[in-house]
Amino acid sequence: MSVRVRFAPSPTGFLHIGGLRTALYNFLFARHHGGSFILRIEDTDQERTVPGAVDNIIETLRWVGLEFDEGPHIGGPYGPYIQSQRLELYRQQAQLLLERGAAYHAFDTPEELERMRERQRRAGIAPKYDRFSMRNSFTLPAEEVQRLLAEGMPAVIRLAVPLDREVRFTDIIRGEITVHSRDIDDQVLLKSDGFPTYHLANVVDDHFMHITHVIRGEEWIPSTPKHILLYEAFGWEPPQFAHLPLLLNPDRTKLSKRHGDVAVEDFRRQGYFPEALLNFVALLGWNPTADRELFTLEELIAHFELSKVNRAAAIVDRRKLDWMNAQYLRQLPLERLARDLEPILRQMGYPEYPPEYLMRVIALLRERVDRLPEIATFGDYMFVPPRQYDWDYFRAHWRPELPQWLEEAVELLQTTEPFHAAVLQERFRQFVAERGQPLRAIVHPLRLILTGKSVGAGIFETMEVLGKRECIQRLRHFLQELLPAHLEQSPPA
RNA sequence: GGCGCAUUCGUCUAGCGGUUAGGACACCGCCCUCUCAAGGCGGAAACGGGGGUUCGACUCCCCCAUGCGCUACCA
Repeated sequence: MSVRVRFAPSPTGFLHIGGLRTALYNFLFARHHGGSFILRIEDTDQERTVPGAVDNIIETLRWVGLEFDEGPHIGGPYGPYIQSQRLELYRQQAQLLLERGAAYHAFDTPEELERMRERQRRAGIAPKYDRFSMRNSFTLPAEEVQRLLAEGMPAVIRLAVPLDREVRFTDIIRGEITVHSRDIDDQVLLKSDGFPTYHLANVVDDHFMHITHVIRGEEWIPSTPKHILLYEAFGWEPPQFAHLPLLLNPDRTKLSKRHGDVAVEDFRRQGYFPEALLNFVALLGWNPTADRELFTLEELIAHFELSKVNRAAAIVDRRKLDWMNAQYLRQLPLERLARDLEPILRQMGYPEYPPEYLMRVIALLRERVDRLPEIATFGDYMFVPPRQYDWDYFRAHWRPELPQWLEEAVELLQTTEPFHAAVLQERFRQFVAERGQPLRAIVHPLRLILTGKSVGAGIFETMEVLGKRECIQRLRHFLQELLPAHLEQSPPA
């Protein structure tokens, strides 16, 4: 039987990094086994459903490159793939359970349930639906139940959990897990608004969609026994289960917005590469070889093994993501990077440049930043003349002869041909040698004048990319406007 | 409180009875060098505690501690 897995988010907000990893592991597993990767939307809670969340999740997954085989946006043989469109099916299945005595009606109001829990809290016992003291098919005469239902009294359908037995299942990642049925609540299956709860919808859909492996977060372990009981009641073969360890904040708490960015689109906005994000997230809880860190999606697919996924929760370390993204920045083809950089520059209001120029700038600066947008901030001077200058840097390398040298440097630049880094370096080396100075005597002032900053790529390489015309222009402007003004304001000591 | 899951450097991890406990990020030092990076070399840094099993435990079992999750007509 071919593998079929699903990613089943509830549309309550943005896809966060934990959800991304769950989706990725499902995807890797499916692709590794040549199976199907299915998207199913679990919108059975009317209250919490956020408009637009489905499109947002799909778009985000599309951005990272995880393609589904079936889903609400592409269809498939077992749709619809949105649970709110399958209500009749759940209702029928709940009815079936009722007929088999595996489920029952209950009429308790929220207030009555709250009072029950309060009593249990005071008595110091575990809060759990008390089948024998509440208003339901166990405590009410059959005619009464029929009458209430006929009258349209709000009712739910609950799972009749067996009283005394062990419920067990084998988790691919964790091994055998056993829970006693007395610790399992008589879970609501069908709510009074006619919607199913997660538990019912999940089991019914996984069955009818022929899901073979349920790969989901660790927070579902406690409810898996309920699901097992449901499969038994229906007489269905349960799928295999694999519960993934949680992703944590640096303070070991469950991943949350409070501790910084967790939404995938936050990372996207900050200019992280989808490849890097996927690579990073893949290694949180699993690793293919332990002797390297960088893997393509294809390699991840080839190596992926569910049983080798770690059991312990992992902390998301932004610094490693930054490092990894930087690795991609240095390896990705310049054509691609230039294409990605173009809209960023446009958004920042810089003039348009041909892709060839962008590629040269990226090649020049990519080793000095972690993310592509930083090329535009760190290297702003490659797109527009410096707007501010690090005068402390300038002063540190000041000497009285400097203005004269710079005047002569204009001439030197004009006569340099070809305008290449190596040629420039050689000519400036001679230039300073003739004056009995080290190269740095001219390098630092030039850097300040051309870039405004004290840090950056090799200055001769920078000059080459900037071009003769631009270099001379900046140098002249500096000599004629900036330097006199600066000297007047703060004369050198 | 009850139930469940987990526990190797600060972090991500390798290890699957016998290893100087390996790699990566971050950190520190040195080298390279026109600055900053990148890169190279080196360093510091871990098996939560206690019992067993065994000739021998990071590896297997039990207990404890700690952390986390669940405990809804939420998923």
